[in-house]
Amino acid sequence: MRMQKQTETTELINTKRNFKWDEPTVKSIIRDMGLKVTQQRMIILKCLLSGRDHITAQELFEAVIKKDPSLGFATVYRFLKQLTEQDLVTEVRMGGLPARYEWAKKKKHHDHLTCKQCGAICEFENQQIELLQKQIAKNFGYILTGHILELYGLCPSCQKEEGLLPIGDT
Amino acid sequence: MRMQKQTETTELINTKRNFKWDEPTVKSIIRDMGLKVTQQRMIILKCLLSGRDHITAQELFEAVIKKDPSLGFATVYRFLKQLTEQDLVTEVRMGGLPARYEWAKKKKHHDHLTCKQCGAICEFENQQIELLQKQIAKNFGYILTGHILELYGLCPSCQKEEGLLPIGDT
DNA sequence: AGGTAAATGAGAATCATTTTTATTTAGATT
DNA sequence: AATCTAAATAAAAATGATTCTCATTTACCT
Ligand SMILES: [Mn+2]
Ligand SMILES: [Mn+2]
Ligand SMILES: [Zn+2]
Ligand SMILES: [Zn+2]
Repeated sequence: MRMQKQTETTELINTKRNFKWDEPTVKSIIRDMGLKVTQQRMIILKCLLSGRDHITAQELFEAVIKKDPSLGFATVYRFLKQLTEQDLVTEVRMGGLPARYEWAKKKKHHDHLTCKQCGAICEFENQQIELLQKQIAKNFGYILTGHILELYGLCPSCQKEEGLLPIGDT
Repeated sequence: MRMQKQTETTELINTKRNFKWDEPTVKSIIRDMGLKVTQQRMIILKCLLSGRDHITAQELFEAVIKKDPSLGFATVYRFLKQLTEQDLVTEVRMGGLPARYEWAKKKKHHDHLTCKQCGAICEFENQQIELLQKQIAKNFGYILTGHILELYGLCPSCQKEEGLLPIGDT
């Protein structure tokens, strides 16, 4: 979660939460999905909306059981899947690691640059790359329906503290 | 596995097997890895080298037990991991699906364009994208160490036969 | 041929995710 | 407000890919 200057075509993504997630708003998100408004869904959604970006199902579950220890993790997975299917959250999968989720609504498409050392994630979008991808698909006669672009590297602070820290968060 | 015209900066990758994988060659690959030359490693490697690209561990295992039904799948996984660690094979992971492996030696870096419908895979490399990736990382102050770029779409033949065929191979 | 570290097979373990099932509940309908 | 029913839940088992453990076997250096 560190940002710096950018080329004209690469833009940073607003990671801010500039909408109010009050009770009625959260309720109507669930209702608009065509689902019943349950206490567990309210809790899960609130935790998702107010928690960190790129959260894992496990992390979300841990946040959720602080509010209701009886809530099951299958419910978290189930609801996350529904949110993903309805494109309200984006599922980010890197390698064999657990999937990470982020609220997609009101946040445009973007890709990720992740620090291998500490896990810090930068979000970006580069129009030139997006365009080149379309051209490549076209050259092969394909209709492009999606893509995954994940960059991996060493973040500035991990470059200094060369080598020996635990894999942490954001 | 379908190829068409390309822009100057996007090149197709040779998917041909233009080297001879005779007994002594296969043996020395294993020996050069600093490993003992066992019958199971010979079999696994031969199957890998002569089989399809982007093979899964399971598929490789199935090919392997045709030559030696007693060979265990842990041995396949183990050896694949060692090959991956020594950069002799590349591990391609997409989403939560099983990893796929391909012989990396004598084949330059490339990315993949996969048909969502039938699984057909095109390989490409685009120098412009590679360059842009480096710039993006640099703009964030990161040192780029790797990337995953996977494009998804509908291949030409699946565009015709709209919709209803089983998920096949390559 | 003998010694030993490395390799193997079989199966258990792990880890993320999904499915199953019996029970509860939201919300529509009296 | 009481009743109904499809949908939702918790808990636990199942799944599927991959890794690990460990007792046994084997490659290869003397
Ligand atoms: Mn993101
Ligand atoms: Mn490939
Ligand atoms: Zn870092
Ligand atoms: Zn296809």
